[in-house]
Amino acid sequence: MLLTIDPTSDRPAYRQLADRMRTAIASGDVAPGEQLPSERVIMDESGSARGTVRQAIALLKAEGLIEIEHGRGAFVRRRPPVRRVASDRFARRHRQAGKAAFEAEMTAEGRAPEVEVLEVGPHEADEETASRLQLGRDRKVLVRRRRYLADGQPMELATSFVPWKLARGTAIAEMNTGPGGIYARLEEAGHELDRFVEEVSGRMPSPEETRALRLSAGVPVITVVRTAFDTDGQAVEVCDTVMAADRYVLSYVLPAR
Amino acid sequence: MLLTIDPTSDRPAYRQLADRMRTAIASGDVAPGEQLPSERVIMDESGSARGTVRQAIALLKAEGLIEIEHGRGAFVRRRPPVRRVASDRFARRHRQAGKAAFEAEMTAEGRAPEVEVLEVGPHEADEETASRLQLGRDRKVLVRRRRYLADGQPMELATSFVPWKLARGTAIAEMNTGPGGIYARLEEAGHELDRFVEEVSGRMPSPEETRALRLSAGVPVITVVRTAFDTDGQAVEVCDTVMAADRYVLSYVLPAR
DNA sequence: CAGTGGTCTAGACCACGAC
DNA sequence: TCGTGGTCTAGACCACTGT
Repeated sequence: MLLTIDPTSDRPAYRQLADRMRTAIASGDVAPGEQLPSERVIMDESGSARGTVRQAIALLKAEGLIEIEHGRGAFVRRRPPVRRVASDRFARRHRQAGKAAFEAEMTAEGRAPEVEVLEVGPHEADEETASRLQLGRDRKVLVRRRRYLADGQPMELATSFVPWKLARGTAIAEMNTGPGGIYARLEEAGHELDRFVEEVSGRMPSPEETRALRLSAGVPVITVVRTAFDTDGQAVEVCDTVMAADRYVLSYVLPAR
Repeated sequence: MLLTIDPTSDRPAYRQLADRMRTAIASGDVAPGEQLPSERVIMDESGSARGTVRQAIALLKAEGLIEIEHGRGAFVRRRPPVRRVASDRFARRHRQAGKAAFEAEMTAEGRAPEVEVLEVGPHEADEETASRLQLGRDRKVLVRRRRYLADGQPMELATSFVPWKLARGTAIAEMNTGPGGIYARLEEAGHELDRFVEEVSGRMPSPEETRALRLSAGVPVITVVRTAFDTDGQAVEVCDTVMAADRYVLSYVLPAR
């Protein structure tokens, strides 16, 4: 890899270095999993100071192109296998077997699912959640926070909000919601589910999310806010999900009508 | 804002500084749009060198919490208004009026839509696109690249791929596809649309995308790959869309069946 | 142990924005 | 002109990895 810089150029040295390395990665000159030259080598070959070299490397890291391992070196990121999530995963027919969506799916793929229930208890809903649940003055909701893992790797964080009136006294307010999960319990209680609305967006993770999902630098998160409506048009649950963007593809089928 | 650091702590100084500032932002102590203390001020108050202070600031920038303006200062990012995109935006009833989805929607919101056609021409499809379009040996496709803007602000980049057999000789291969866009032309040619499949994911933008969408640092992109199928089950178009994650929320309605 | 990245200092000069 | 951030240098010492 040529790592010379042009001092007459307007482009800063660190950007020129990043450009060279980015091109080498894109062209496959440095393949996924391979190591980039060390900082000292780049210093010598380019004649720049270490700070300048580190600026270039930090840029590639922020772009999600490389991963850095302390004491080992910088490596071109391998794209991890993604989990393809179908939009019908909450359809009733998938619930009949008594398994929750995540467990059924992971088991089918031969991966070991794990659900950590982080918190279950009553809370006052924030403005936005209250609005989604069409709550009036009584903003009391049951909050369920959990973390889903597959083969020990964290996959997603989910927080559900159910109006306290609906959750009180049911298994929804227990640590273990029983076969089929929250949705099965809601339907047993007479709230036949009619449709879900999912709102998808993306952003950079907070430090807490980075830790909980074990995210690499330069990997954003996808957020999905799912609202479940019963056949009366009443919102019965809001579920806020945060997923590592490099581990997920969400798939939706839309009729052309 | 207190910007002292604890030298006995294991936590690096730059992280301690970032923590202080992040807390101040989260608590509203420094409100959106407000300016953070300048680097020199933070140096003095914390007793750190400038490089350390800049490391802390770079962290907040990568997290998307602040925007930096050369010669002015660092400011807490204001969340820009988002464009909410409904999943039925390509439904036939929205096409009847002869307007393409983006134009109709923006006009309805009182914003000035603009479409730049960047490229129209034949290409050899890459592996993935060929697979989506169920192409055999003949991988020739018509490629349409364009950029959509609202009130002069870039909103999304889109690249469409249509099998050359379907596009050849139609307005799809022209710069201007005519009223109703590609989908209207495909239906006129006897390919009645049945459904769309959208695959949503997220990642950090490339430098080109950062430029074309005028993205701030620390803002990821949402990618949507939409495949259109006709009533024969034939894939007739693949559209690859790249959107600024802080300017979009995608909304999907799913029946609970 | 040698080689890697992580943190930090104390300067320098340049480019941009507001007054 | 002054205060802001942007770039760069030339060191220093620490922490981690592998031999």
